[in-house]
Formats: sequence, C-alpha cells, structure tokens
Amino acid sequence: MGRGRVQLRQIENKIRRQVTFSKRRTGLVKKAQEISVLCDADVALIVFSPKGKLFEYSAGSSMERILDRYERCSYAGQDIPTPSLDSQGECSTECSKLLRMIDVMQRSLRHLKGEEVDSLSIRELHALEMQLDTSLKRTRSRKNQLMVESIAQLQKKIDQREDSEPQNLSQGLASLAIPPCEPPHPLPRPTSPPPPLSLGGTSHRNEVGDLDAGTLIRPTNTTLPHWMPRLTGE
Amino acid sequence: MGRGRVQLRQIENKIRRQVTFSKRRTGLVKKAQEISVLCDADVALIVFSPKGKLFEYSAGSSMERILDRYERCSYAGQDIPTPSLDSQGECSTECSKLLRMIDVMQRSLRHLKGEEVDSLSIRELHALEMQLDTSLKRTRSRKNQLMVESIAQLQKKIDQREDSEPQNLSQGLASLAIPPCEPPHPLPRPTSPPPPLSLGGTSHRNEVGDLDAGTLIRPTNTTLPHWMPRLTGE
DNA sequence: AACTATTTATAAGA
DNA sequence: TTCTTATAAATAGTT
Repeated sequence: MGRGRVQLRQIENKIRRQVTFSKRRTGLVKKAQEISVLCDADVALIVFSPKGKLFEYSAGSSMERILDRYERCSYAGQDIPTPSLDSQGECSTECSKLLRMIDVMQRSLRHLKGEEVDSLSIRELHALEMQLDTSLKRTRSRKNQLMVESIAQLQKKIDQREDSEPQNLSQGLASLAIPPCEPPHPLPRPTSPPPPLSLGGTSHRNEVGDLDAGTLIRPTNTTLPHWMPRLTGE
Repeated sequence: MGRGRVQLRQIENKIRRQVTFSKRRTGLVKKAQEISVLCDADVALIVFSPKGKLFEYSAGSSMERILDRYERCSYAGQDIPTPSLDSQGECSTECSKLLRMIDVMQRSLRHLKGEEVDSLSIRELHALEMQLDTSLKRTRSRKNQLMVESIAQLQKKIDQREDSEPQNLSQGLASLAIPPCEPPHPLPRPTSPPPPLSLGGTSHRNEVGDLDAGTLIRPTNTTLPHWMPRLTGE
C-alpha cells in the first residue's frame, strides 16, 4: 500500500524507519480499535519503539483488566511456574514474573473465598458459582467418606472392649457423629447416623483426622497459609 | 477495503461478526509482525474474542518479556510489593521465597477448586466446606443482584419501545425471565423474580457486566444479555 | 475457503 | 511533522 512493494525486513535508513514506525503504529492502533468495535472484542496492544519508548493501547476493557485476564488464561493458577531461577541476570525478570503470578493467584484465591466478588461480571460470577458448587460437592463427599470410615473404625474398637469397660464413651462418640456447624445443605450419601450408644472404650482418636473439641472452630484458615492477606474481617 | 464502506459499530449478525473477527485478527497480527520487522519494534498483541477465547501474538521478544517490560514502564519506579530484587545474592533468595509462596498458594487454589481433597483430614475438609459454602453464598448473592439489575435495565428499554413495536418483544422477555442453567440450590435473597411487566427499576447504570474502560463506545446489547451463558465453544 | 470489487493503508515525495 | 498521491494491501460481500 504505497509506492512499491514492501520488503519484509528491517528498514535500514533510520529516518525512514522512524517515519514508517510512526505511520504504521497509528494504523495498527486503528485496526485494533476497529476489530474491538466491530466484533466486540477486547484488545490490548503494547509496542516498544526501537528506542525503547512505550506505546500502549487497549479497547473493550482497560489494559489492566485485559492483562489480568490474559494471565489468568495463560497460567490460571494451575501451571507449574518452574522458572530456572539461577540464570544470572535474568533473575529480576524472573522475580517480577513470579510476583505477577502471585498477584493473579491472590485474586483467584480471593474470588474463590467469596471476596471481592463485586468486581466480577455476571458471566464470571456464573463460572465461579459452578466451580464452587463442584468444589463443595467434592469436599463434602470426601469428608463424609472419611467420617464413615472413622465411625466404623471407632465402632469396631468399641465392640472389642464391650465386655471390659462399657461406661463413658458416649461422649466421644457423640461429638464424632454430630459435627458442629454443619451447613444447611444435605450431605451426600447420608450414611450411618449416630452409631448405637451402646458401648465405650478408650477413645483413640488421632487416626483419621484427629477430632477433638477445640479443633473444629475456625472455618477459614486451615487450608490457607497464614501469610495470605485476609481482607474480610471474619 | 471491501465492498462498501465500513460502519464503525458492532456487527449485529453473529456469523458475519465471527467471520470478520477471524479475518481482521489475521490482518492485525500481520500488521503487528510487519511493524516489528520493518522497524525493529517489540510488539505484544492480546485479543479476546467476544466469546472469551484468547489470541495472543508477540514479535521482537517473547510475550513474557514484553509484559514484564510493560509493567516496569507502567508503574516505573514506584513498584508495589517488589521485594528488593536488585541485590545480587539476595535475588535468588527472593526468588525461592516467591516460589515457595506460589507453591503454597497453588495448593490452596487446588483445594478450593475441589482438587486433591483426598489429602486433607476431616478437620481440614470441614473448614474447607465452611469456606466454600460461604463463598458460594456470596457469589450467588452478588450474581443475583446483578441479574436483577440487568433485567430491570432491559425491561426499561423494552418498555420504552413498547409503543412503537409492541409485537415481538415477548420473546426476548421470556428468555430473560428464565435464567438458564440455574443450579438447584436456592438463591440467597430471592429478590424480585421476573419483574413486573410494567416498569423497570431505577438502575441507570451502565455497569451490568463490564465497564468500558477502553476508548470506544460499547454498544449496549439490547437484544441479547451478554451474561447469558453462551456455552458453545468457539 | 476462494474470489473480486472496493476501500483503506501507506511509501514516497513535497 | 503533516499533506498529497500513486499504489499496494486488506477485506466485505459473494460464491
């Protein structure tokens, strides 16, 4: 589109190159704008001139939002970062990459923890809802499984000692069978209810997941590291 | 460049829009490549299709490098968390600290996403369950809020046109009033169901889904609410 | 996915 | 830099 075919290689003449850069940069931005408007797309464009000057353009969404989304798509928290961190001068680059990653992961974590949901669109909320629903089902399923096992195990022990000391085991058993703070939703596979309060023995807990009184409180922290910013007062 | 002048507004026809998107995306990438080669520039291009599919292109340098450089240029100097990453020997220390952090976060993320739950104890599972339950409630609450607002907004628009073309609006309304894929759980705060077919609420915000931070006008989609889960893969 | 009639972008010149 | 113009490229509508 000009007088003469375009050669696909670096323009030698510095002036001409600068002029071409300027013109084409304008054209590129225009194209980006057009595809965004015409096709309802989000576009981010970053250009560094050979001299190192930054030109940025975004359409459909802010640059920040788009880059964020990009990173979520790229390594949305699941990929292994594994940057060879010993490479000499590359280190600060590696560091900032890791920092960005942490940034993105923190946002994901917050959303999964139900924080900052106001910043999400309906579609994003829908996806999040589906994800949480799945997670919750799996978690309950697994928990239930473990509890059933635990109960069965304890029951077995109790049965074994049935003859010798049949007195005060009902307490430990009760706390097992009726977990505190059970949410309103039904458990999957609601297996054996409170086991028969027949017998007792020395309660050997600590095997399945160590359930004693003071433990079941704190719904929040167990899985999350203490250094993670907890923004909501819990 | 084609048969007919280009109108700078969203292409209504879905098929045409998709085709145009594809063609122009190719063209955009080509232009990006050309400016990079001709002028020795670094270029990064990120495009999200309206359906959310990511397309990325970079030239002159890797996407990683360019985004890194971009962020350094953007909030140059006044970095946010940036642990002192310049001190030579310290750097690899920093890096490994960050890597450990990422490790922990990834584990948390996986658990919140319902993965690897088998490695958790009953107590941990219980805490996780509580957390997920809370998150789910908040997410649904927020989604519901946005949907109600969205419905009210669309209702308003429809009402405005009621006089001129009162015929085939029932269709759009019907699809609106019955949100697809609603999960079995009850919504929190079951606010106004299908809004009264009289008048919309007062929500005169433009925010329903995303905010247009880009340069251009975002034609608000009157006919199809963008939050309707478009499940078809691109 | 190919084909064209056109529009658009732009290289060179001023 | 900006404008002009000849021409190469991109692409909208069509097949």
